[in-house]
Amino acid sequence: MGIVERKEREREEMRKLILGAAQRLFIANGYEKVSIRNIADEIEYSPATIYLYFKDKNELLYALHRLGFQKMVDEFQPILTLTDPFEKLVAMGRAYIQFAIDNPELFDLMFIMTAPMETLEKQDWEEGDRAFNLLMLVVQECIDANVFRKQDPQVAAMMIWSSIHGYTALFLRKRMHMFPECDRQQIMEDAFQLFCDTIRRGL
Amino acid sequence: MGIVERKEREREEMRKLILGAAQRLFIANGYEKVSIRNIADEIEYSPATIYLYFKDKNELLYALHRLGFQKMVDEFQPILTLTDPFEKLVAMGRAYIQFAIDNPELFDLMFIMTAPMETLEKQDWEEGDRAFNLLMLVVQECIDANVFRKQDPQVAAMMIWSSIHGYTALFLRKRMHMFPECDRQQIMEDAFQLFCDTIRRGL
DNA sequence: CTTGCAAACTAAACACTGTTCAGTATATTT
DNA sequence: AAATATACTGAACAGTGTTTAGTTTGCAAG
Repeated sequence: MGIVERKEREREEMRKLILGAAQRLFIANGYEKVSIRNIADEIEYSPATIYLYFKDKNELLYALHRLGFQKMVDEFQPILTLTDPFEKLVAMGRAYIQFAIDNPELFDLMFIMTAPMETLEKQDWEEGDRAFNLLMLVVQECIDANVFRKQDPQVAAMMIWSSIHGYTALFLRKRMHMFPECDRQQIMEDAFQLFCDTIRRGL
Repeated sequence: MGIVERKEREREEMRKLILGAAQRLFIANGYEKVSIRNIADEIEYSPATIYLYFKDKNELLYALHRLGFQKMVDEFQPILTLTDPFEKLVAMGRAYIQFAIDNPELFDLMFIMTAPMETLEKQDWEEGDRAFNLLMLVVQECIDANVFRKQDPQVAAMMIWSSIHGYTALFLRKRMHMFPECDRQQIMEDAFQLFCDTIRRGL
């Protein structure tokens, strides 16, 4: 009776094979230049096969976006051991920006592209919810430690996330092209540092 | 000798005809669902004709993106008459967010999509540069009025722009879908208000 | 061991996309 | 009136996501 379980295992492995190939191509060439046919070629199957494992391209991108969150969570793990809540918050912000720079395509998929979001029903972006709750927790710690004023941690977390996200979004989508290339990253770092100082004083 | 001038005028009119049709379709259906063929159909010309007036689709999108900036500048005009520099800054931030909500497709083109940026050479995003300089000016006014500390206005402006931009980027690209739809705009407004209060105190 | 069935897979097609190019029609100049 | 330049287009190319009909393969029951 282990046959049905083996089949399920094989099905899961096939999904992973597809996702692995997709991720490789995606990271190497960027979203716009990776087609279902490319992925099919890479794993030496017909394009139609992919549709036996994923409803459509958006669902595949959503699965890939989940892998991105796994990777991000892994990288954030060491930060969570920091004891000082404000230091922790700053380190998280820095890591978020660094993740975007190091994994531009993956980050795009996770936080900028609309395609992967098209698959989910209204109001259930699990990955985003978990990540945001984590941020809210750290903000609450900062409030408890009297680093920040007493306030709604949800609103404060949203404010912080947006601010940090802004750098990455502008940078990745080439909206810092009024600055010479060599300066861009420095301006970003300086602005991030300024943001940290500002909320330290004013939030 | 007026013929060459008439020709030039006709050429300019044709460009406007194309851009007008493109803008209409674009705003109505969103970028992803507007093709060169759609635009050609709309103005009752062949698709190939469009390529006599625009190098490629990206150049057309770039032209459209410029129109967006014109519209935004127009809407910002009344704000620039405000005398209190901090009030001016807050009003600009609010207007930026409102513009994004009211013109999601246009805003996307101006600040999120990569396609229109693909046309320009490195380091010459004129529209962005002008807009950023305007922001820097107001930040400098805030510094001069002792609302903000003495500091590099470029870095401060970058920090503010990123923070404001963050809301719009997350909102438009459906990254607030962990919140119920009815709450999203409120959270955004609260977070924006919190940001204003925070920089008022801490920047 | 063979038959029957279900699951896995694919070739080919459909309806699109951006873009190019040879060829035609129109307008201007000689 | 002939030659030339300009404006425009039909048709094609090479690609896209996706669907469907049909084939191959692996397993189960008779």
